[in-house]
Amino acid sequence: MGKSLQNPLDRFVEQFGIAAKQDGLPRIAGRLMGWFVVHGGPASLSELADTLHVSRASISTNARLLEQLGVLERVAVPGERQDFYRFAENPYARLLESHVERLQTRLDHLTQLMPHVDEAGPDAVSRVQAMREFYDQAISSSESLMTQFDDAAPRIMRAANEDRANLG
Amino acid sequence: MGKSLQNPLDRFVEQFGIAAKQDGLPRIAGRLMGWFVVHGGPASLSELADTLHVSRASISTNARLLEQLGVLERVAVPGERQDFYRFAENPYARLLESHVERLQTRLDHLTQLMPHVDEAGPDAVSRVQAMREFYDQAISSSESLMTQFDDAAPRIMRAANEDRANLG
DNA sequence: TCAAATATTCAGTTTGAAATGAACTGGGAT
DNA sequence: ATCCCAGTTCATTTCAAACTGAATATTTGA
Repeated sequence: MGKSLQNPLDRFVEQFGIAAKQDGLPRIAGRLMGWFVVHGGPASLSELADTLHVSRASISTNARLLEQLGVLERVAVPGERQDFYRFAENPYARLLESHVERLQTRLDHLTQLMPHVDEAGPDAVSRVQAMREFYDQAISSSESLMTQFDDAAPRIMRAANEDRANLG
Repeated sequence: MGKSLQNPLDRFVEQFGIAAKQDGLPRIAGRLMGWFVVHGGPASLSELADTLHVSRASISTNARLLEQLGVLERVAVPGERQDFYRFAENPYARLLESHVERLQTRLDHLTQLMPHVDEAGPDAVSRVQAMREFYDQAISSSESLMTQFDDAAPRIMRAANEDRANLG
């Protein structure tokens, strides 16, 4: 059978699920994230399990994962015992931070390799060095992007952002 | 038993294998890439299958994948019938291109969603718009980084690069 | 303190991708 | 033309991660 791909909102949620897998997140985490981008929340675990048709266990696990990543936040709803989650106000700086951490790990691996790579000849040294430079630049670039989405300093970047092309 | 984690070079190759999985590539593709970063090549398929202890089929498939991504190049070795691969001179621009394509796909999903998201309320519209802006900036940022590693225009960027901090 | 409601953990199952071996294809050399 | 060698493709197996249901823990309210 397969769920209705008709509804554009649902389709988007599924697309996000697929996309999530591509960068190493569980599919359900992606679907959750997609759902919250559209619907915002707050929503309870049971509610989410219901609408996304997955077990409450999976929702619990993946919601906490997204909370960890800064995408979701737990909020209290007055008079309710359940936990509620909602889309974080500005998850983007956090997301970039995770990304930078991954890049940094790779750079570390390359750096640890450096003292031993001369065994493999002088070309090896320059190949590794070139790759280190690539990761270094990639990290700088992402960090710079991070500041643009950092709540702590939004006013400073505002002017610079306004110079860039507006989206439709 | 598990292979020798003792040798720093081999360890690095394995680390690269793990890292590859994190961004959606097969482990063997990562190990191949790691091996070529260190050893450069050219190396034949059988040679690679031997040293990495995997089937020739896997090597074939994954080497072609990496060729597709611009990480490896096929080269002819005079007097040899086998195919040889070597690490591409400058794979970085290509790698970024693939990355940008992935980001662009997500941006497209968000754009397709736009005309329908008002069903979910005004907050939904601004959430989606905010995310679109994030992806748009991320793409711009990666594209700009790309030009720094693009063979076609290395001289133009050289001066700008020299302003940035040098690596140890 | 107990009972009810909810969240988390965990062992087991399912699933899908990755890896393999074997069959197939193609391209030279003899 | 045929044999050989290397690469690719494909059906099958393997394996790791995701997901689930049930058990456990935790929290809240009486």
